[in-house]
Formats: sequence, structure tokens, C-alpha cells
Amino acid sequence: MNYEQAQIRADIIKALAHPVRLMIVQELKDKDMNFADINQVFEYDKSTISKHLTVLKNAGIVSSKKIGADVIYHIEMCCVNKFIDCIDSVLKQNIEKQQSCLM
Amino acid sequence: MNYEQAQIRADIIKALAHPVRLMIVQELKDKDMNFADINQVFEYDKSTISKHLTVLKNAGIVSSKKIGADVIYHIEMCCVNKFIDCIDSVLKQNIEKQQSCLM
DNA sequence: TGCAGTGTTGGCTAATTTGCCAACAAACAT
DNA sequence: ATGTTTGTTGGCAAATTAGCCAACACTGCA
Repeated sequence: MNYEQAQIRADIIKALAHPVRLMIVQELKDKDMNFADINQVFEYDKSTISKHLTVLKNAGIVSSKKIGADVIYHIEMCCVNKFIDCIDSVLKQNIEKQQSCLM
Repeated sequence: MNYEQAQIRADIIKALAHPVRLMIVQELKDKDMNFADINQVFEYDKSTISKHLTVLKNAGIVSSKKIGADVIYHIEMCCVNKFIDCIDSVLKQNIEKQQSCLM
């Protein structure tokens, strides 16, 4: 993997490296949602949520479709579950290491 | 997943969301390496590489062990391969989508 | 038509990140 | 002891990111 290839991959990872965007992905994992429903999960300004969704869309992690007045968001990243599981395994390992240091 | 949990996971993801750090992880995937060898892969100042390694260490993705004069780095994230494969699948899908739009 | 509701965009500030240089600490060699 | 090599830390400037507000475009309804 050269730098340019790493750069492209890093951009996709970066899109997931934010708590709000990670939660959005988690919400979309099992079902499509419209903007209003996603926005309602958070207490941020709707423009903030809209921009986070744009980041996810630009990375190819979600897609959007305008239907009448509202916009439906759909997950495109089929390996979300594996991705989250992988991160959780690192997290679990970190916690275990912390525990063992206390003894 | 609440915000706090997402924050913790996002911090781990963020550690991987940089081309240099992604390349380091790729290098360490199959073998331990000392600092000098890792540093040699890049054209950055050694302090820059050292700081990237610190970020990976703080996230629990790699560990380090001082042996005599030099420092050995070791990967702790056992799911690196799956992680990279997952990102690659998103990348591949993006490229396919671009292709189809050209026609 | 005009008005209310829905989501995006522009612009701004504050906070974070990145990379370099210089200085430092630790191990080793002379 | 002195100097050299190896890696980390502090501090700085430039670049990027996050969030808010205001303004806008688009749809649907009266």
C-alpha cells in the first residue's frame, strides 16, 4: 500500500471517525431513515447533521434519495457490522489491559 | 450506542484515519518492527513518525517494548485484515459506481 | 399565488490536527 | 567522562474540522 492508496482509504475511515457519524451509521444499519428521523436522534442544529450526512455520502458509506419533500438515507457499506465488531474487539482488549494493570 | 460509547469507538477509528498511520499498521501486520525500520519507510521527520506511533499506541492498536537502544513496535489489533478488507469493499463499490456513471 | 415545512449551503469562529525544528533523555561506544 | 546514536517531548505555524446562524431552494398545502 503506497501513500496515495493509503490516503484514499484514510478518507473513508475518517468519515467514520466521528461519534455523530458513527451513531448515524449505527441507526441506518438495519433500516433506511429520512432526514427528520436521523436529525431527531441528536440535539445539534439540523445543518450540522446535514453536513455529517454529506461527509458519509461523499465517502460512499451512505446514499440518499429525495422522495417528495423529504430525503431518505440508506447505508451502502455492507460490512458495517464487521467494522463495528472489529473496533469493539480493540476496545474490549484495551479495557482488559486496564483491568489487569490495576491488580 | 449512546454518544459516549460512540466517542470512545470514534477515537479508535480516528487513530486509523491517517495515511501514515494506516501504512504503519499495514507494515506491522505481519511482523514486529523497530522504530528505525518504520521511520525508514517514510520521508517525514522522525518526530512526526514517533507522534503517529504514539497515537496508535494510545488507541491500543499497537504496543511498544524498549529493547536496549531501540524500540520494537507490535500490532495489537488482531482484526486489521478484516478492517482493511472492509474499507476496500467500500472503495471498490465507489469505483464501480463511478464507472457506471460514465456510461 | 403565497405560506409553511424540509433540508442544503455559505460564512464565521473555535478547536483540533499535522508536521517541522530544537531540545532533551537514555543507551551505547570510545 | 565524553561523544554518538536512538527515540521522545515541547512548542510553534499552517491546515483542517466542527458547530452555529442565517439565507436559500424546493415541495406541498391553503
